[in-house]
Amino acid sequence: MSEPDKYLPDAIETKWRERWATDRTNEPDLDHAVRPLYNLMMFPYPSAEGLHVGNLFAFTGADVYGRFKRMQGYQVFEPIGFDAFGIHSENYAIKVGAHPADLIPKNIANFTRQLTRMGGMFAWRNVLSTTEPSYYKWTQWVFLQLYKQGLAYKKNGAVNWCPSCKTVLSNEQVIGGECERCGTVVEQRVLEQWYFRITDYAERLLANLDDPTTMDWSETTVAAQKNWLGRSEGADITFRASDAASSPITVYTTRPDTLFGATFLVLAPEHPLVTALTTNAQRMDVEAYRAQAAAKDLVSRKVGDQQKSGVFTGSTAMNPATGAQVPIWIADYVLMDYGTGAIMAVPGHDERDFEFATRFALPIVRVVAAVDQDAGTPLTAAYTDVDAGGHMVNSREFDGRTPLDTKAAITEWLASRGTGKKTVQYRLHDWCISRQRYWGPPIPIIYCDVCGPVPVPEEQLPVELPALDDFRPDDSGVSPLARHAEWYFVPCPTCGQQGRRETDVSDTFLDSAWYFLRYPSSELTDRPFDRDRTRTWLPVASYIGGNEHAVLHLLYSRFITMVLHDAGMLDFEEPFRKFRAHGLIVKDGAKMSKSRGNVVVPDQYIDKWGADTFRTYLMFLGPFQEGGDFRDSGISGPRRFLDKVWDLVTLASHPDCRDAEIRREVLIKWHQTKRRVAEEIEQLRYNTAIAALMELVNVLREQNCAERRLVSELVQMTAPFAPHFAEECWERLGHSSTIFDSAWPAFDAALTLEDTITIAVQVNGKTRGSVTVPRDASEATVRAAAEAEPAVAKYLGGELKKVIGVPGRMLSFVVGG
RNA sequence: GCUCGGGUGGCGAAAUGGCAGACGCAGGGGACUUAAAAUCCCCAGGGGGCAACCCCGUCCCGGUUCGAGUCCGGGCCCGAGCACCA
Repeated sequence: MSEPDKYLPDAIETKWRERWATDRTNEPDLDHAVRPLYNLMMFPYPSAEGLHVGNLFAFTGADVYGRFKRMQGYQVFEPIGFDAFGIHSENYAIKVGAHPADLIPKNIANFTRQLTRMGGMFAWRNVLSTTEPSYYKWTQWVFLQLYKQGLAYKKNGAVNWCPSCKTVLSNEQVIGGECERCGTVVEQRVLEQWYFRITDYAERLLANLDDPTTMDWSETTVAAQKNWLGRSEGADITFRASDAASSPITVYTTRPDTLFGATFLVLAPEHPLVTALTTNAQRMDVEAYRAQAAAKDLVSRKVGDQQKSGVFTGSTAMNPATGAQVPIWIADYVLMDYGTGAIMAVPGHDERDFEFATRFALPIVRVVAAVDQDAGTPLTAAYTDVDAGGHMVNSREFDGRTPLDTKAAITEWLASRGTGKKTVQYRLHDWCISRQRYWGPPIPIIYCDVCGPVPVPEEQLPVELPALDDFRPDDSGVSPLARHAEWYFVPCPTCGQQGRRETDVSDTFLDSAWYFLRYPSSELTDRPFDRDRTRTWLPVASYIGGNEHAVLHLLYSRFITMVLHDAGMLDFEEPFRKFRAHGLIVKDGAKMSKSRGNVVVPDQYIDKWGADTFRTYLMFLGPFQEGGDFRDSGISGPRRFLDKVWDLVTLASHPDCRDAEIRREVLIKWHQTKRRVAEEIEQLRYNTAIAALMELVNVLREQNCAERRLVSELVQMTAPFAPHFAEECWERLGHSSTIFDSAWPAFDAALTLEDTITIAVQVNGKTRGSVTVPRDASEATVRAAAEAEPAVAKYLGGELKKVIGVPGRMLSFVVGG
């Protein structure tokens, strides 16, 4: 007698990996899809360390969904690629003394091996890397489209400079005043940089977030984007300077209602009017203060818990409401890059202005009083409530009205006199895209002394990144590419005279802001994306990724898509119809980090348990959208589950196994499970879907049931989680084509209902017993059964006041006495 | 400070306002084994009782309800994001 076949993950996984590759199982026909479904996950940066467990968790979750949808009859396109340009790759290369052009291919090879091994349903034919000239040619093309529309421009201004990475950073890449990549405190520098006019799109970027027909996104991500866009409504108000020669000063405020309480103005130190407003007596102080503010790094400038500082300019301006002359100050708590760079200070009703006024002994006037206060109630702190039922005071004809009311009224009154208007402000800034680094796509612009900046003609793309041995950045604020003379000097495309190339490269986030458009057309060399393919596959049906990109990648991608839509190149303006943010994996209750030494490297677990067990464990350890705690001890559970399924398959595929009558309770559990698992996978509730499968397996084992039809469907339901395993079982059950072309098991709704139900019985809110009755029993029957139950009856002594029944669930008696 | 999440056994976690703790891990007991591993069976929130049973229990305080882990108000703690944004 031969040993029964044991479940050997290694052999099975190798077998199916090879077969999928040979049969091109995972690659849909991109030109002829009847029910296309674009299943996207955020492409990884191919680090030297390899895929970590967080990547694998995210990719597996996305892959489970893709495989499930495929079994529901969709042609699923599940591409993968590598986001290999950028500071991260370059910094690492510098650290280990290598060249990124040598390192990246090795890292990509390693990632490819790992991604294949995890069993992702990847369409490898369409793999892409942002570092390939065939890809970044089109990244440069995207830049040119923005340039053509006037949405790419060069501007001299204060920028975030990372002294360690020696490059500028976008606002989105500065986290709490530190460089997103290396954690170094960012400095302020004044440099000429390329920007994209994303602020022109702020309103649409915000409005679409609330449009459920184009965007079904995780609420946390929507909230983060709204927060970042930072819309606020207020008014621009103009103050005339006392010196008639000076230009008027326009301030932005969200509290025009408090205009009567504006006792001074504050300008940002960089404000262009400062020089003109400064009197000779104050000039030295003002210049000293401006120099000091310019030297401050952004952290100490922006962190607000320190003492306020500032200097008087010597000038005054007229408050348009009171007619009073108010002093004009400069202070670095007012930021040049928000609003108009100038504020009207209302110390009575703004905490920062209160602090400033107190420090410099400036007048504080109350203009809003709370319900139990009047105009004379002293202010010991700024009173900032707007909708707490307060009323205006010291505001002439507006006295007695509510602040909200007054806001609109004063704005109108100012508008009628031409000294103010209603405005909307966004916190979003234009996207600074130039980087003084080597490892990225060169910005395709040529400077000519005759013609000025000239875009590189599209037919001359790509502007290839030259091989450069010394690619290290320096402090000059100029990219290393400037050191390569042969590359740097180039004829002007317009006049043919010698010109110079733009030496900055573009931000990595531009590479990833359009990659989803490229995937379906990745083999086409003559266009970035094919019109028909794009119509078929986009917008993306399901996108899964980390919330750390809520305001970076996801916002930029939306912006670029809108721009291309407006240029008539895309039919849609939102790229991702559905987005779900996955949770984070922690290890033994603590965040994974290199310094803590608790980073989980997946390879060793896959070696030990197999990819299928590892995938199933990752999906079981917690709710996918919340993440969970990775504990080595937990992996054996999912493995035991697969072993049990394997045993059932072995029994069911035995030639002596005959279709048998299935016991009714098993039948019901079977159909209930089919309903539950499909519902839960659709909602990415993988942990409970797996739990439902485990329950079914436990019932089958208790009931000694290895009926072939039923076991086949059980295997189908495990397939998204354990794809190689399921293929092997499926073959052993006698099927010849891939399980992923089989139809997801349907359930019979009538068979999901139990014949008898157990109803809880409560007396005065406490559960005192339960009765088991036929499913369709009337309330009277249930009540009679309940009253006959001794455990219930003994509490029913008093006067019966009420009986509440919830059909199929419970019956509640309310008795008095 | 503001905006999101979250707080349930020893642990990871389940629970359309309706019997809290499904499923799994670790644990205890037993079977098989010369033995161990693997596997199988049983127990398992806390407390009390010989037992049938009883009491307590989802961060805290209050409310709504016949009934609250779930809804409402207030607070505490943890995590994430934003932060002198006028």
